[in-house]
Amino acid sequence: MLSVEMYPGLTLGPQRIGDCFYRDREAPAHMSLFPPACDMVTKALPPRLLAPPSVSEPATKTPKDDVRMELENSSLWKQFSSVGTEMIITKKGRRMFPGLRMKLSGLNPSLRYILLLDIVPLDNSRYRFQGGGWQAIGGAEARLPDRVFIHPDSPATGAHWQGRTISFHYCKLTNNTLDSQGHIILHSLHRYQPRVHVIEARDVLRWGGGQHSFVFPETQFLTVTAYQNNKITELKIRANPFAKGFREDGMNSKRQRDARQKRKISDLTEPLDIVNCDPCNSDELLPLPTSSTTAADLQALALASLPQLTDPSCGYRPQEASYQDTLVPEQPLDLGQAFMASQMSDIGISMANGMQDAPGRDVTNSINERSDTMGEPAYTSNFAPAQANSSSFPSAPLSHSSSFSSLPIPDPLASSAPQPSIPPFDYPSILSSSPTLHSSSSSSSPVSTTPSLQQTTFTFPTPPPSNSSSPQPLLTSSSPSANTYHTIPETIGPHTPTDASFPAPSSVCQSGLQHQISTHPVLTQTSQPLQGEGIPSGNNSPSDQSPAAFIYPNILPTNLDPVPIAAQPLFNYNQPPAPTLPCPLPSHGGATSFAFPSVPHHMQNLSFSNVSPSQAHPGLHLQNLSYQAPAPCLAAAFPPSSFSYPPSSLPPYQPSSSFQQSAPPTYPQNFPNAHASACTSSYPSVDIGSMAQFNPSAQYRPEMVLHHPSLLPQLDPSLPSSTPPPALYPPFPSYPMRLYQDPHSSLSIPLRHLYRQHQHGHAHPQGSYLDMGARPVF
DNA sequence: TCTGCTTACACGTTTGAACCGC
DNA sequence: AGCGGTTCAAACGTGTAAGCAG
Repeated sequence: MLSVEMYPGLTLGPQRIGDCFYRDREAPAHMSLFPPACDMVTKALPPRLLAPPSVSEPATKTPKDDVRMELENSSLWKQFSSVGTEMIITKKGRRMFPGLRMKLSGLNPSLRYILLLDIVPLDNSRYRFQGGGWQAIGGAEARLPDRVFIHPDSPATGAHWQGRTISFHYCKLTNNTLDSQGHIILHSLHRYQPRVHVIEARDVLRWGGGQHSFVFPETQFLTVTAYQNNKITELKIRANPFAKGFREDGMNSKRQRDARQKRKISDLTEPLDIVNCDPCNSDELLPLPTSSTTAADLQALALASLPQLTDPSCGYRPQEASYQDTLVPEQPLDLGQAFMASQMSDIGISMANGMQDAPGRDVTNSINERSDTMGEPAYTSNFAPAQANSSSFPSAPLSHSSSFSSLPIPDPLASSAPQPSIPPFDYPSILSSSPTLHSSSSSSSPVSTTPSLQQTTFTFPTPPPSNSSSPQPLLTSSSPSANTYHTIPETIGPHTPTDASFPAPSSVCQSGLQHQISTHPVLTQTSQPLQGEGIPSGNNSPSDQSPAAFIYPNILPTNLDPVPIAAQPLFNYNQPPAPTLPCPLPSHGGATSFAFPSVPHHMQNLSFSNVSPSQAHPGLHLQNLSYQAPAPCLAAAFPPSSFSYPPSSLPPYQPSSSFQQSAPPTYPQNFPNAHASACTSSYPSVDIGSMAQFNPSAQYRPEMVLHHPSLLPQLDPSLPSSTPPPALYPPFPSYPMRLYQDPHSSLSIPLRHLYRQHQHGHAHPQGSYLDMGARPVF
């Protein structure tokens, strides 16, 4: 899994205490996750690894508290998700469609940020399209090296990100496990969830600071090598400009293809008969909704007018709650208008961007936008109604008023409660509606609580909080803004059990955590469940959610592991780092790769073997300090299945939904491990050179790295663990990363000293990848 | 035989170099 | 020589279908 813990490896000097470690597959996860001596270690840690913010800093401080991200083409995504989004993956790499287009707000215009995209599995199941729906047919394949796509514009100022639509259209997906192009490697017939991470780059030389992760449940998709659901095919052809040729009026439409086929046969049988070849005379060019037309043709023709997508071929079952149902109130007309409005909005944005975007990369945004928007209008008429029953996503009632307390929070402590075989997906009200959420990450600004948001967050390895005892207020208000998604900012505990049944951390750790939580204004609510209090029977109660369990298309995954999610308060420059909460971790570990746009070839495919055993949660290995950095694991933050539908009523559908960083509300599943940040873990350091994946001569094999506790060697082992590195920069939760300015690249990362790309890296004008799974050479 | 993957194919879109005129 | 607009072809993106492998 992608874990930002990898970043520590990029840092220089002793600061990189968070060396990645791979937990032994066989080793009990709880052992490493909840070291008994966490408190002692924490105390032993230097107050802060980084210097406090300089006086001049204030002007540039980032309002982390209000970082928001909106999925611009949410409507389109929802269209697809209502049927069961499928993404083609090919050996050479295939772009995603719909593309991820979002708008960011709440960033400090003067600060630089890096945007990352990664895609993590939603569960441990493999799927098959049967009977018009997707069904889990077995366990997922071994996790592949995680790769991250870094937006080509990174790093860019907050003003840059906020001034345009951000698109990850150039990100490609592949099923080639040996891919050397840096594409994101995925398994076919598996379910995935894209995540977008906003990382503050304090300056050109530093990569660190606040991190915000955003997850849009509607962007979940199933990977396929060939489309299984005709509905998806139709939608893609309708909406993707590159597939115009397959539209009814295109030369590559089914009708035309059939005609060509017919001609082909005719030519063979009657070589001299050219009459049929004349398009002008051919009936082929005319719409023939006759009996001769195939069902697909009819379907395509009717798409625009179809009230809904419900069809036996759809991956969802009518009787089951549909995702759309919850999202879209039954207001057919209104919805249609809303959808249209959203499309218009998209178009407007595209136009605006086109006008203001400079040629080059910016153009891509416009292109993407255009691509995404094109065709969308065609669904306007049918979108609204369709949602009602045809959504492939299980509908989960979303509660408008859901608050932290209402969030589904598995009570780890009260494990006595039977865990549903299938972890409920939290489909926060987010889905439902609202586009914008206020980030709760801010300690200062109260955030309206949004109903549960998926707690997916990832965190860079963070230096141990110095004095932190003061957790920052994560959420100020419990007022639910049904329309906004909050993501938990930088909070992921490296050690989060993948299973809800996972043993709770040591009492010491818990107490510490609880204390922190209790002290936290916002956390107080959520902490209750953790303390053994049953989750409010409201909408969020597990039992309530179970019925709404998300079944991709219509199937309940049999082997979904509930993943705890840890939330961590955002780092406040003025305050000590907030305590780290445990984060949910995918059961399967994986190497992580980052794509760096514009990074020199030799640097583009950097790999950090970040693979961890099935249960291993990526974490930081503090060799010298024996300290587990808080929230280091990016990967851990996103549990395989973390969506749950709040049972309550759905908020009105909004074309664009946005997740907002939220903090605390999402602890739920991870609470038990929340203190992980403070826990000590002593994993033996591993010689990278001895690791297969880092051996240039050895071919990467995921299994080869699974048993290595640490992938990154200490840069300066000689330094006393107890000695904090000189504070050169203001403190922030992430490990600093030195970036070299590359005249040719907007994002230059001096990884040469750490890794040398042995692969035949290729420049990716649209973005580059840092392959965490590749084998670095020193 | 079935399922899933790879590949070639045709079509449309995008992009940038070449060309032209001012 | 420089600039701006247009043209054109290669590269790329897309879904389909045939063929292949397990």
